[in-house]
Amino acid sequence: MARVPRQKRAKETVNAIIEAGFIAMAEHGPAATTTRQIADIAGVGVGSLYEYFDNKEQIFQVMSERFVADTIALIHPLTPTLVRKPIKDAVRELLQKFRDFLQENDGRYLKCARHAMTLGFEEHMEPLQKALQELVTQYLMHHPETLKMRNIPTMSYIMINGGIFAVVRHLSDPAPPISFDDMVEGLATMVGHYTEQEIALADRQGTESG
Amino acid sequence: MARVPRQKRAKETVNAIIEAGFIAMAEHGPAATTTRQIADIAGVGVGSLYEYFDNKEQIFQVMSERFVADTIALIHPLTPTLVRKPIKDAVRELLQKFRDFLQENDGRYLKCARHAMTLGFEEHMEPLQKALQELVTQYLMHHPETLKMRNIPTMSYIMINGGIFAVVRHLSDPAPPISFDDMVEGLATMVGHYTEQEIALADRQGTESG
DNA sequence: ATGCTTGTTCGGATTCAATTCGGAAAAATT
DNA sequence: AATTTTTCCGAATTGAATCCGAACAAGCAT
Repeated sequence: MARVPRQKRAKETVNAIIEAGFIAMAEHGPAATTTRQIADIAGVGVGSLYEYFDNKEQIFQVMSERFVADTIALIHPLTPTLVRKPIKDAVRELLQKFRDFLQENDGRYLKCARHAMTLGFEEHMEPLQKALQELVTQYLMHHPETLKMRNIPTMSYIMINGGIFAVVRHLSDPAPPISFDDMVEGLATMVGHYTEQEIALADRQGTESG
Repeated sequence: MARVPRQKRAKETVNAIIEAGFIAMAEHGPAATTTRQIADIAGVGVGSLYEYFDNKEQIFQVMSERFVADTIALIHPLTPTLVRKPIKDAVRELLQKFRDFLQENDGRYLKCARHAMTLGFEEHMEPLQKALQELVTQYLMHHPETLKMRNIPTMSYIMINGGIFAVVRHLSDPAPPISFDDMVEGLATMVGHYTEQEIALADRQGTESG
């Protein structure tokens, strides 16, 4: 940000710009969104954009940050409930909430997520990854039998990324070959089976040699 | 394409432009690639780009198409070998070949894949999806016991998309928390466990009620 | 070979969006 | 109410994408 808004009026301007960014992006897509559109929707002059943002890209960046923060705010309060459920149910519920969240407000966050995936996956999404990692950790601690699994870091990497992507990908697909609910069910089943089988495997090995 | 190249010279120009597109994109990334760069690398005037392409985006589009076609050309000859292997081995081998392929030529295809994911997932990637779907079908036919699984379409959708994304995502990550090989192993294990468990489940149910 | 037609190339001119800048208006401070 | 700080703006600048018409090359008939 080129300059920090000090007065209330200026803070409102910054907010209006970000809000306008979401609206313009939801309407035209990230590539076709112009500074003039954003300024018009925000009800400010184009020049004002550059008072608080170095460039257009930075507006998108801040939008992504807000999106990620909101996503974390979605997940965080769910944690205590989720960690007490069977894993299939937890996966299902999390993905469904995530879908609802992405579709709020004209799907603004969905478009945002798609954009966030192109440039700087890493920087933007990293806090979200961390939050989900934390959720997984909490879950594992509430279900001690799951700690027998091999490759927990690897599998949580795969499941976290796979889950995010599957949802975003599916919601962006204009003609998906399967329904969203089927996909969620499939992911939940997959995770469920995996953990069951790993636990069974660990038990067998424990009996054999330990 | 605005016009079709008729003479050999013109076909060479078109080819040089596409090739230059890959080079420029690998060097600067998609967003920072300019028409002048492409023209300079190709050794043609900027104007020439517009003889055969409506706009810059279409150059990227043709590049994506070539990428997808090349990916399919990679997968196709592997099919007879893969369908005869255990599922874990097949997944592992496919993903490793895919990685090698994406990293050829300075990672040009990797950048291309990332870009293809932003705009029009669908149109560009659709033939690839089809080809992978075909591979899965072939595989299933060579392993009749797998046909007992429920939700085959759903699971192949998840696995295909998950596999593509996991590889692209991981290779794009500057500091991945897990190694590529670990991830491949994890995906292979996950798919393996899932099929085993589903088959076992089907057998059990068959015994009970059939 | 020569003239004619069609295909190709080119780079300056044009268009359009992103960004800059300098001064006017509003708020805060004295 | 004068002064200083903050905010807002939109015309001007910049640079990349795209267009266009003249110059050049190839194909082809005579």
